[in-house]
Amino acid sequence: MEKENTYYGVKEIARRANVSIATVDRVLHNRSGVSEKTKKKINDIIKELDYQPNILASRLASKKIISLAVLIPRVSEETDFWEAPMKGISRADSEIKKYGVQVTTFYFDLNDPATFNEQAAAILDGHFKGVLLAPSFIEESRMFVRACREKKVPFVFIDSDVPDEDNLCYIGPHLFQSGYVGAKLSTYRLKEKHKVAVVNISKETDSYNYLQIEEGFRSYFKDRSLPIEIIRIDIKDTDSLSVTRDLTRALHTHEDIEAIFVTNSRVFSVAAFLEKNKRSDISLIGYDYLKENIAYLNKELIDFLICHKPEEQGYRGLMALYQTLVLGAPVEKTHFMPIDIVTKENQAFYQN
Amino acid sequence: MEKENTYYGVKEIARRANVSIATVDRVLHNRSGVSEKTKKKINDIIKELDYQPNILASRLASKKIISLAVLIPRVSEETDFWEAPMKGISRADSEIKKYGVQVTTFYFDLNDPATFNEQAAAILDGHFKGVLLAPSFIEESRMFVRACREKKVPFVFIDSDVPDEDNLCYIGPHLFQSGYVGAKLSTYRLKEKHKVAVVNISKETDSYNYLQIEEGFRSYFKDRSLPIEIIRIDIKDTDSLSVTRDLTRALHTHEDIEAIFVTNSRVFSVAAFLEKNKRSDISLIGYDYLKENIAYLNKELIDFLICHKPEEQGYRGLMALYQTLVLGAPVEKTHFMPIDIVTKENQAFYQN
DNA sequence: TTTGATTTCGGGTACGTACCCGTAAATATA
DNA sequence: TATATTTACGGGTACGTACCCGAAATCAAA
Repeated sequence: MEKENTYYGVKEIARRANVSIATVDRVLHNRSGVSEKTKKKINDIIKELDYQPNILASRLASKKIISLAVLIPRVSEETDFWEAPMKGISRADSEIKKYGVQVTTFYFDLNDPATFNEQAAAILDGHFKGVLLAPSFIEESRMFVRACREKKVPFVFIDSDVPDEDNLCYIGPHLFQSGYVGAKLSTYRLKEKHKVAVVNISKETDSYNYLQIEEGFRSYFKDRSLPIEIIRIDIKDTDSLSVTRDLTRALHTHEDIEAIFVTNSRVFSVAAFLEKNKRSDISLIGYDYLKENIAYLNKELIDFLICHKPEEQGYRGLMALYQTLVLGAPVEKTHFMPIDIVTKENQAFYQN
Repeated sequence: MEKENTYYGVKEIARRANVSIATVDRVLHNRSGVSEKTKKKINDIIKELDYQPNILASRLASKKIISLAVLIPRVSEETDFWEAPMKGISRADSEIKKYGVQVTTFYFDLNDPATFNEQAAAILDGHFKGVLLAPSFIEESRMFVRACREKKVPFVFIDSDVPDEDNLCYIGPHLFQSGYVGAKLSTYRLKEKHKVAVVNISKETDSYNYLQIEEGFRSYFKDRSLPIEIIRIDIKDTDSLSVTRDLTRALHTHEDIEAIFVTNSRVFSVAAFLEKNKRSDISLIGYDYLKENIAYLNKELIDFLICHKPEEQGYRGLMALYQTLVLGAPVEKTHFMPIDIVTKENQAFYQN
């Protein structure tokens, strides 16, 4: 059994155009040194044959390496969420390494915007051909990507978006809709239909992301005209003691809260609080497939987790850069991740 | 920027062993014509250098093609579920085609086991190097894969499993757990906690698959000691009229059914029935991301759909064969798909 | 028209592996 | 020992593309 020979390569194009392979190659990579006339002739034949370069041969013959930079939060004791995107990034890396792509990862501290700026500066110095980043700090990210744009370095956002910057693409959740789903799940065990709480545990409680999620959350109740009071609880300090203190105060003020929706992965700290205070009557919904969260899911202190395939985000983010820079193929500007619902029952089979 | 030269290829092996590249190649493919002594020497060097063949160069140089067969149900008017796996299969196909893999697909009729046997026979005649199949008919599938095993042709099951056959791998749902999740979702709108129905619409109502799902379903209530009566409704004829007739009878006998769990993708026909009879008070849960099902999900006649990533099943199934036959890499024997929960709110972002 | 500069192009080798073909060495046979 | 066979191995080309280098063709200036 032999390969079918319906494949037309540069050789056939060269033959038909009465030129050498080298000239065809020049046109394909639009390098200089080809007259307009022959360029047109060759381009016509390329179109006619619908020429698809053999990427195997191409990468094999090429000696160039393409270096990409990744800028994401460091995994801390507080949350190991970013392990998952990192895993996806590594997977993509090992897949495309053989095609001459080299990935360098830079980490910043989620509690310190200055570290973001440091690492961003390092990337700008590093002559990278593309950047993948988590724009956790909005303003800092804006500054950085503007510098990238000036250098004509394409960049990809994952996990959260920064609107109106000219990014290559965004890969992450549809935040509004995600909050909407969170609201639906919050009603699962609602009885008296009294009060639900939106808890925001983060230094940046007013970021675009959280506002989007909360808006989606509120819209669900508005759309259904459900007479439910929504209590907003902001917890700026992310350590366990602060969380306990703030929650105690909030639950004291609002005794009849029946459900709590945590807008990020730190839902486990709320679960810990509920466990300590024996408040399994309160329904708890949060984000992300973390070990701690899953543990509380299994203890039935957390009812639902919403996940957005963080590993896939990392994988696809890197692949998007690979596609544009190596394959020269177009990528979609926005790629929304699925809004996955994880419960105690299906968690064992979840693919992060 | 140049590629790092830490890579050792056949050339380096040949140099170190004082032989030619051709001899190294003979050892690598354990072809004949090499003395034991030099074979050992070369093998030692291969191990020492941890030689990884450059798959790009390998496939480029090789003229061999590897042909694979796919055996799945034809898309019928009754259900277009198999469109999704087919899509995944096509995607895998176009990805690996350039590596010299050729895929031929054979379709059978879900209502006629004889067509399965016909197509299976055709595959056995076709000298394929590997087979991907949906074992919809258990006994027929057993016969077929035994013939494959005799011919040393590896085979992969998708969507449902056939226990105790020596398959290369199974890619599909954990059926028991899937039923378990279905049970949980069935309680979402339960009020009086009376009766729930398990509806099985299929020619093969006693197949291994459905039994597994139902067992999972029942286990959920048993595990929680919920005093709920489970009504089993079997509908052997899959046309709309039969479904209407059987459901009418069943709902007449059991007036207080509050939730219906359909064990496969034909849940839309139940939804149609409920819509016609204005029974939106009955909670409905079923399977699969079909256009019709999504329509009823949006009309809120279906509450939840459980999905098992059919497209990915097709993709991964073919890739598993590719991995073993082309790359010679091992694959996991069982790959359970996630048990995805699709609602009206998150359906727009679901990845089938 | 000649010279020189510039543009336009082709030959040829390399990437790492597969595999054909021919031949030297080893072994068997006369 | 000479010859026939077999075994063991090397040379070399091909896969489809990238890209260097040099040369022919074209153009500009004198």
